[in-house]
Amino acid sequence: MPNVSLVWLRHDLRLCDNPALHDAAQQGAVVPVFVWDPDGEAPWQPGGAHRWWLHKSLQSLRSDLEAAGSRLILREGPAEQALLDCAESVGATHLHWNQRYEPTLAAQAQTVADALNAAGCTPVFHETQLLHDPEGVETTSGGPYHVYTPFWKKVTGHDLLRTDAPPLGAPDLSGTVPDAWPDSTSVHDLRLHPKHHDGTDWTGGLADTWTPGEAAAHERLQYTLNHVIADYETERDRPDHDGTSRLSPYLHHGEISPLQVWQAVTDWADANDAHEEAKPYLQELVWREFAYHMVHHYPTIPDETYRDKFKDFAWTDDAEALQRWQQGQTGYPIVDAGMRQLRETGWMHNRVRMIVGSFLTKDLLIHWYHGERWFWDHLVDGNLANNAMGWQWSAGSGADAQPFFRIFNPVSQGERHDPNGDYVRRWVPELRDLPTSDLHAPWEASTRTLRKAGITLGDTYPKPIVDHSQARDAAMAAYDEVR
DNA sequence: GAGCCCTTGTG
DNA sequence: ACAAGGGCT
Repeated sequence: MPNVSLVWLRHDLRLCDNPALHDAAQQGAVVPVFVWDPDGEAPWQPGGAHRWWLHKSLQSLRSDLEAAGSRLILREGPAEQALLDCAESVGATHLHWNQRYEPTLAAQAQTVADALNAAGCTPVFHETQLLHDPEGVETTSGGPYHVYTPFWKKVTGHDLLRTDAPPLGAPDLSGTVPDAWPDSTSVHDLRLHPKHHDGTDWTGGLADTWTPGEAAAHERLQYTLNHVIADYETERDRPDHDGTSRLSPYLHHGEISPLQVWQAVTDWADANDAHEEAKPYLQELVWREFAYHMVHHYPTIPDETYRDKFKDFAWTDDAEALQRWQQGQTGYPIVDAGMRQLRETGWMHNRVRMIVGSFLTKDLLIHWYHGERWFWDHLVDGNLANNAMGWQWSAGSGADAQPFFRIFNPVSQGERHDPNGDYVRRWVPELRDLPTSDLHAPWEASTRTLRKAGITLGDTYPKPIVDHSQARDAAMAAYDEVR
């Protein structure tokens, strides 16, 4: 009977550069297991868009594993029970997994480790989620960083990134296989297919936009190298262009590792003598590192305001305004375009994320937590650390936040970053026939222009939910209170 | 303790 | 020009 190891797959749904899979394969037979255990991740159970992606990703991984002579065992939680049962049924001596830094997932893994240890199955964990260990990056005086730029300088200037060894290849899983496989449910029976809150199916837009899976991740990486990185510094601010990597959901589900991306981009920079061009993109990967660094050291960041001063901030409780923001009916075209892009595709351009974030927290004075929750449920790339950090940054309550007085103007942001109006016309088609000069502020268009474009404000498209100039003054006054 | 610096801006 | 204040070396 061969030595058998379980590999507990979580947000690492790939064969290549997967240390848990790789090490387990070197020790004998491997049983890859995925456990659907949303309650084990409470209070941050995976959102709807995440579930849709996961469904596709598991199908892809299962077929990749089968092509490699292995299988994917699917179970439902609690994770520790499912894994114990699998371990006993195949006589596994070890359980391998890749460590996670989300507080919820780290806690879940601790429960699993305790349960398996007690049953005589040795837990072994590996590092691959990040390019560095959050415990290993400290300021000169000791302690975690709270500001991005010194963090960037530290990790890139002191070889603190785990980038010296090349990514691992695909493991050989067909050499030794277990004598028998544990029972498995089907992807379908996990019932991951999401519905909108109002019961409608939203997955058509997701399917039109995305191809989950490891192979697709590498295709998109190749596209990024060929078409994105060189002009990333300026193009990343153009939501009307395909100027970003769109690798975030693949990274989130672990269909590609940050090391694979980092190595590919730096190799590209070497080959093209283009290190300056590559830097802004690499900095984004380190922002992801920084977000996990923060959530590791401050695990309440997803749930609680980071800066104490903001604990007493006078947020408004306006359910109707929140709903109009969620549905993309604020009357500010760039905001509505972003929120509709999110609802339909599970993704929003980062520039627009900042604009809608500023709008919710500054113009509407609604608590960032509502934005975080909505994004969590609708983003295919919604990872806990980035989402929490982004929202607290927008609100001004987070680490290294924008100054409170920096309140995005949704009109000038639209004009600057969507200068031809292509993005707004794509997502807010009822404004399609407005001239570009009026597109980002339809309420300022003449009656005649509106009529010619077939628009009746308040009927075919909302009037602005707030007057930005007044809202700005109100926000400044409210923020003055917590300064 | 001094001095430098700070993702993405606005009117 | 302006907008604070605090992180970091």
